[in-house]
Amino acid sequence: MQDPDSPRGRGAAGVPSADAVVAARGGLSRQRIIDAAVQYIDEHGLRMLTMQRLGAYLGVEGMALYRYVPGREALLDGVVEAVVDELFGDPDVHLEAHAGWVDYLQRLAHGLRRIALAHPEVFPLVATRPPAAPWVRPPLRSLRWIESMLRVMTEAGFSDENAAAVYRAFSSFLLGYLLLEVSGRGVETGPVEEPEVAPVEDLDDYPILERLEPHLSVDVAAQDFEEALEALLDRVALLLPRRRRPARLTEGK
Amino acid sequence: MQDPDSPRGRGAAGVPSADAVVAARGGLSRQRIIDAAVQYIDEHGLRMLTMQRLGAYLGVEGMALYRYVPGREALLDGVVEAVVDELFGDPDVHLEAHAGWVDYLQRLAHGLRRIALAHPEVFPLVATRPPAAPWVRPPLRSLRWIESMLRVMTEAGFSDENAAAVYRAFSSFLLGYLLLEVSGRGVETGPVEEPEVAPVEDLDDYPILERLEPHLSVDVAAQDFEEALEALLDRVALLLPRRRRPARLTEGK
DNA sequence: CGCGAGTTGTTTATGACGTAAACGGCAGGG
DNA sequence: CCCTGCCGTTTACGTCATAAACAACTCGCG
Repeated sequence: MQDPDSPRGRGAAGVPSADAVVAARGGLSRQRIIDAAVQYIDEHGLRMLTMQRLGAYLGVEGMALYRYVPGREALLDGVVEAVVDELFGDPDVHLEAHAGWVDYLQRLAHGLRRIALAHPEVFPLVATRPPAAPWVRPPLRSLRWIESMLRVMTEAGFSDENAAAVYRAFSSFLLGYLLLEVSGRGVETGPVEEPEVAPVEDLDDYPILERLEPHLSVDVAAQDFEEALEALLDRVALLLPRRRRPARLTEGK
Repeated sequence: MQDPDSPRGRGAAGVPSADAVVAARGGLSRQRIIDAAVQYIDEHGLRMLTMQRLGAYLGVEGMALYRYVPGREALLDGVVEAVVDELFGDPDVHLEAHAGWVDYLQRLAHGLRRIALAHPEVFPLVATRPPAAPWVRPPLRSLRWIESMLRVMTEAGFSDENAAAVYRAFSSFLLGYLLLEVSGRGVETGPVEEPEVAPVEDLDDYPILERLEPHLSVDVAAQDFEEALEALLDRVALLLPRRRRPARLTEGK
């Protein structure tokens, strides 16, 4: 409270506390704060992110963040946006140079899945947060995505109506599937690291579940994802005039 | 703080404050608290649920809840469980008396969708919360569901492996789709009722999006759901030995 | 060089929240 | 009638988001 040693003003904490993993080289900025938030959430989970902790993480007092970000909610919006926009920087995706709409959708799907798995703690925010354009259903966060995808589809010969239907089906599948896949991982674990190691609940009441356990606990998420994606693409292809349909889908990547 | 009028002990607040919508007839109980929580979330949204407010809602001080519920997290677990278990009380579902696995899955899907739409604010919890059996992927909350579904599928002639695959695909689709559909609705709105009425962001940068807006903003969720469900069921049917396959899927309900 | 304004981060303060612990009245068995 | 246990209330504490006041540094202008 009246600590005479406590230095004031910009120079701040002299030696940044050892907790400040991200040392405060240079000043703050909206982007630096958001990037740090993403990293912090990846490392410690969403529920551990508080303004003061994020401040400390940046070698700064929590209140300092408010000069660059209007509040916690806005910060989370920024986090979602940042993660979503990673897709466009991904060299493996490169949506612009695609070989047909099938290739495009596959790149999009795999790219987004990579992002979801890279930030499992952040991803639920993408679906939970109120969307930028609430009137678009389902509500993807990035208008750039939507625009890009609609353009590819219409240029590939889909009617406006069908392009929109494809958008709805594809984004539903993609977001829904990934959200669920990610939420199976260690999401939402409290401050303690898994206090319970799965006490193997009394499965005696669920014989079939017990019998099929090996088939269910195997991590076949990637496989399932591919199959569901293929099925969706097959179905989408039927919306196209017969002549322009790609012959076989199951090839690339 | 030291209000002399404030009565103490059991008899409690004398006249339950006008806010106590659910008058405190009879004592508390775990079930009564959880039911009230579901109702409160439905009415005011998840973020408005605090222990003290829920207490007031029940005509009681917030701390009283702790005698029946270990804490807020446990309360939310109870809420999820309660909502999920509604499915078994739904007379329209009646999963036990079904006409084949297609009928069963359709009832399950529609029943769950009805629940999701009835409790849009609660539903995100279902997918966000750590599951009862973390090793089952995807992590459905209710072991009863899983067991019931696996039994129907195996009895219908699916191999163990295929039954598990169907479970994964079906629950992925169902939870993912509904989660997304529900999150489009007024979920996560702050204390204020939609302060922004969609300022119609400058769509000038997104011409195709603008052109297709009518196709996207139409609320075709129900229609899309049916189509995606049909497609999934068609695909599932292919896993069955030819002879036992239902002839046509697209029929009743 | 010097000074006033803007910038940046710190302090302090407030009210809400989750929750531990202590409290007090009522009930029912001895 | 008193003791014991149940049940809801009070009090208390630590943490959170955030507003407001504050101090030190930077820089442009004379």
